[in-house]
Amino acid sequence: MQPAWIYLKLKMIGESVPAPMPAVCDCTKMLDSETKAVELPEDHAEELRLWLRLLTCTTLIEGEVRGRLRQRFDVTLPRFDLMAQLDKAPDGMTLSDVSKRMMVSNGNVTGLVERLVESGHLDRRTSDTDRRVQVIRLTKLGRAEFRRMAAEHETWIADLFADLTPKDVRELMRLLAKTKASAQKSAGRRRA
Amino acid sequence: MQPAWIYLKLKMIGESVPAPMPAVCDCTKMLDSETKAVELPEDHAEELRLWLRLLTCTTLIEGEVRGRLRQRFDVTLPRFDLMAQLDKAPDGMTLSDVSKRMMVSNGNVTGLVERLVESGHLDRRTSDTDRRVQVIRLTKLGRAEFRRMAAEHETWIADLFADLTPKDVRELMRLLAKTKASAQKSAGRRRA
DNA sequence: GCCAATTATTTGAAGCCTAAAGAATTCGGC
DNA sequence: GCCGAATTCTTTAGGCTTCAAATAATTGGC
Repeated sequence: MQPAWIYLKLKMIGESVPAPMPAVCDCTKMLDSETKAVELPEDHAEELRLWLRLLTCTTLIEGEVRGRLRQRFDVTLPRFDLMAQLDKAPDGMTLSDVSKRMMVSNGNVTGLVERLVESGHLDRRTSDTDRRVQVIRLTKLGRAEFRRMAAEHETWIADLFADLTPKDVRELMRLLAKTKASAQKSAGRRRA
Repeated sequence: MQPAWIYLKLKMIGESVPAPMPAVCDCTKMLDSETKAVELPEDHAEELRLWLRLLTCTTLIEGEVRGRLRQRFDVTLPRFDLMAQLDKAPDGMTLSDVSKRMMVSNGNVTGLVERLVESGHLDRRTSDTDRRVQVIRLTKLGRAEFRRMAAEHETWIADLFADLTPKDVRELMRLLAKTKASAQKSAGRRRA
């Protein structure tokens, strides 16, 4: 079964090679009995390049933050991320909540929490009202350490984005919001 | 030692709480003998939000691509990435080259290559001119499989970015290029 | 109250990833 | 030629991550 977004091209046997397509193409699907369905070598190269650049930016910044967290505080990025989520939730969160927010698997959170409880940064207890649920919070130590790290972290981010003007930042925010919406829609289409 | 980008604020003992700062602030550093250096709760919140949104977009798309690669081709994203690098280099690449291009550690590449050689997708040989160097290439099988996957992969990306206009794409490319440059500069400052 | 479906979490296997240390090789000066 | 420095790659230890399957608790229908 062909996905809907694959464009088809009418191709007669013995037909000559088609001229290169323009970057943006609105060709419609065509089919008949003498037709061979051929996936166009249609130019989605721009989107591909965009994705690679997006990935490069993120990897670059993420690596930098990871390295600095390690150097300055001897903490990993996932641990920091988890603590950041909890810092915003004084009443604690369930593991599922954390998993959704961090966009990682449940099993991943289990291990992460385990290590942070072990080191005294997290407190974990079974919910009174639903014994399936584990509620986790930052301990006093955990909160103090996170606040200390977060303050410096914010300056790193500011520095990493230092060459962007406020207008650039606004514009990026807007376009990335649009990107996120588009990707979510596409992801939804797949699962549907 | 305070990093250069941390703004300082003059604070006299017993001074009243300052008014909240505007989002963009050009306050200069001030110091004297009666001064206590205080890190401003200066608003880098915009940059922080931008970073989180960038990360969200990437994670979202990456997860989607990972899942589809797995479902359709039973291949992991790192394997696909590595093959993509090699597809662009018919004469092969060294492990270091791959490592730099993929922005992952050397040791990581070693293992990745090992598994892909094992599965018959990669060919690996020691360089004639420098016996430290390992040159890897796609095998016939590897190239064929990659091309098959890449064609479909491109349609996924196109679909994920489908709601962006060509102008959006161009603008994002421009802003991300600027972001990348800014981050690289900042990373360089740290190592210097 | 009982049972099926759902939800929350854990476990296990495999793979990804990094930092740091180590081995082999080459290169640059002398 | 020789030695120290730099490079290329591998190894190791530990942690992160996913997926799939298993376990445990709750909920809703009857």
